Parts: sequence; C-alpha cells; structure tokens
Amino acid sequence: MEKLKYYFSAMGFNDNDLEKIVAAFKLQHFKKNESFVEEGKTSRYIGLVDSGMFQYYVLIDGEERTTYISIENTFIASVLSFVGEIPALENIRALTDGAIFLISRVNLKKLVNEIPLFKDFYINLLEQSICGIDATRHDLIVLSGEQRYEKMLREEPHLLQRIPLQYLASMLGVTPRHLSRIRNNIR
Amino acid sequence: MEKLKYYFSAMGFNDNDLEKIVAAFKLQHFKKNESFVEEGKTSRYIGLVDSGMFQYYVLIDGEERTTYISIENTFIASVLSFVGEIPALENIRALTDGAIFLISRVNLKKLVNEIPLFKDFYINLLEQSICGIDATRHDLIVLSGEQRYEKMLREEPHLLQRIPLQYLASMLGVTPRHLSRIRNNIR
DNA sequence: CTTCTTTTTAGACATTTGTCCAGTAAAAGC
DNA sequence: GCTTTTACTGGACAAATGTCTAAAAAGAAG
Repeated sequence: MEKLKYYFSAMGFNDNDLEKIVAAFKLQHFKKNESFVEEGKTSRYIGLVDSGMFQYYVLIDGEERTTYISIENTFIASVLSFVGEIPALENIRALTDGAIFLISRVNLKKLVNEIPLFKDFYINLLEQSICGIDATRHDLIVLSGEQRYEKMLREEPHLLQRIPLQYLASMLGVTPRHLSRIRNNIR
Repeated sequence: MEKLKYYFSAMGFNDNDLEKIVAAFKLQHFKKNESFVEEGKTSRYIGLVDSGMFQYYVLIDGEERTTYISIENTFIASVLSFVGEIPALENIRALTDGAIFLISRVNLKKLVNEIPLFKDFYINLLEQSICGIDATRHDLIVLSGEQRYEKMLREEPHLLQRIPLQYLASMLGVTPRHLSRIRNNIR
C-alpha cells in the first residue's frame, strides 16, 4: 500500500488524511484472465491499477470486442455501472497477472464529503477523465483508422510496446486484418 | 432568468443559494451562425442551453465535420478548453437563433466551494457527462453506422425531428450519402 | 403563388475495410 | 529443445462506405 500512499501524498494530502484515504482502499490481486467486472453484474468499485493490464470488452455474437485497456497508474472502472449503480454493459478482465487498489462508491463518497481536498481531487479526476474520453470520441468521428493508429504511435507509443495488436485494433475501431494493412502502409 | 431559477430550485437549492447561483450566470443570445467557441481561442465558459441548437464542429481540409449538437436544457462547453484553460480544438456555433445561460470557470469554482450542495451538483453533472460520452465512444467502436442510427432512432427520436440529417450523419461518423442509404435500408 | 435557397436522395464508380483463411512467427508450457 | 498454443501477416474476394454529381424535395423569402 506504500505506492498508494506515495501517490496521494504527491497530491498534497497530510498524514491524517492519508491514513483515512489509504484505509478506504484495499489491494486486490488478479490472475491472468480473472474478471474484475462482469457484464450484467453491478460493479460498485473504482480502482487505481497497481500493476498489470486490464481489458474492457463486450461479446458481439460470440466475438469479443475490446473497447479500452487500463495499465498501471491509471484509474479503472466500468463507469456506467459505478456511477449509475446498475448492471455493467461490459466486462473487464486481467490480460496479465496484476493488482488494483480498489475503493467502493460508498467509501469514495465518504472521502469526498469528509476531506475537502479529496473533493477537489475527485472533481479533477472526473474532469480529466472527461477530457480523455471526449478526445477519443472526437477522434473516432473525425479521424480514419490509419490516422488514429498514427496518433497512438505518436502520443502513446508505450501502449504499442505492451498491448497485443489484436486488442489495439479493436480499440482503434478496426479489425486486426486492417491494422496489419495500416502498419504495412506506414513503413 | 426565471427558467434558470426554476432549474436549480428543482435540484433542491434554497432561496439564498438560488440567488447566488443565478447571479453567477448571464444569459447570452446568439443569432443563427454566431460563434460561441472558436478553434484556437480559449473558452472559459460552460453553459446551459436556454433555447436553440448549437453545433460542435472542426474543419478538415476546408470541410466541416460535426462532432456533437447541444439543444435546450443540456450543458454546453468545449470541454478540453474549459477544463484545461487552453485554446479550443473545435468550434461551436448556433445553428438557429438561441440563448445560453453562461457561467465562467472561476465563478463555477466559487459556487462549488461556497455552496456544499452545488459541489454535489457539479460532481453529478460531471459523472453523468462521463457516462454519456463514454457510451457514445463505446458505440462508435462497437456498433456499425447503421446500428448507431437505429439506436438514435430508438433512444433520441426528438433529435431526428430537429437536427438536419447532414449534421447527424457526421455525428454518427458517416457521410450524408451513407446515412441516406441507411435510412433507405431500414424502411 | 412563385422564386430562390437549402436539404435530401440516389446513381455510378472508386476506395476502404471486412471476411475467410492459410502460412509464418513468436511465445508458453513441458 | 521440442511441442503446442497464441499472435501476427497477408492473399483473394466480398461487403461497406466514400466521392462526385445531379435531380428531386422541402423550406424560406418575397
């Protein structure tokens, strides 16, 4: 849990608050292929990925389509399920062994209400998330598959190093066959 | 400004808070084609649309691509510019005559800090926005243009009544030519 | 009502992207 | 190191979608 403490102390929390915050989280380990969120079940947790890679996906007539991948030091949740407290429309599972610092919605709301700075932290997290998600939505409308791949190559090359191409293809909204063509075109 | 007062009183604010809130907004009128946000300029305002239709768009080699449309009673902002206080990457303009209740980021933050319930309101607004934007992102990855059109037909038929098809097509990530084909297929 | 403008539809053809599949390469397990 | 599985590439063809364009339809203006 030292990592968690370090993360939040870097955000300016004092020792007293830090203790409260860290106590509200629990570290959960995941084996490769283990589920964090299952479609149809309500997921009341949001987490900070400690280690590993986690795949968001849905099954479309038996075939899996990846919609997102979370890696270390990013937040992870099935947003609609977490916020709306309703059954998830997607699955999230570990692509590798890993671990997540988890906090329930109830405990999160408690921290927000009890620690003024944590409210700012949460608002900031939400605002940053909106920016990221909206930029992705924007690109899906405005850019071609090839342009989205090039952008990822430019701005997030570390993802290309680690995430198997079949998953990336899906996130980019193209088939693996087509991603192979794109990669071929670019060189 | 009565509408604004009504909107927030429905959210449970008392008269004292209501006065503060309403005072923080100003109603701005827009003529058809007038700009609310211009690419390259920082937009420090978020608004609640009072009346009219507003188009988000970018120019891609001279051609305009619509990424979103806001109508009455929804919030409107160039998110990245508003949150990051950086130049906007998109344009927003009135598709019809209309008006927006505007509030600056500074005033918004003030309300968040001074009125506890307003903090909850803002957090809720952010959470709901994330859900909506993420669902759209999800659909752009997982559904075909035709399926996205059918979903809009099912879930937001009021948009189809009002928004010219050329703009809808762009929002759905297809060309007007293709949307015409889709509409033809469905009947 | 008539004219002018804007929006929508759709044909013909080009390009992009997907499907199916097999071969190769790479990784994991023993 | 060998075997088995998983990931990646690319050919051939099919389907989806885009481009260009003109005509029809609908809406706005006088």
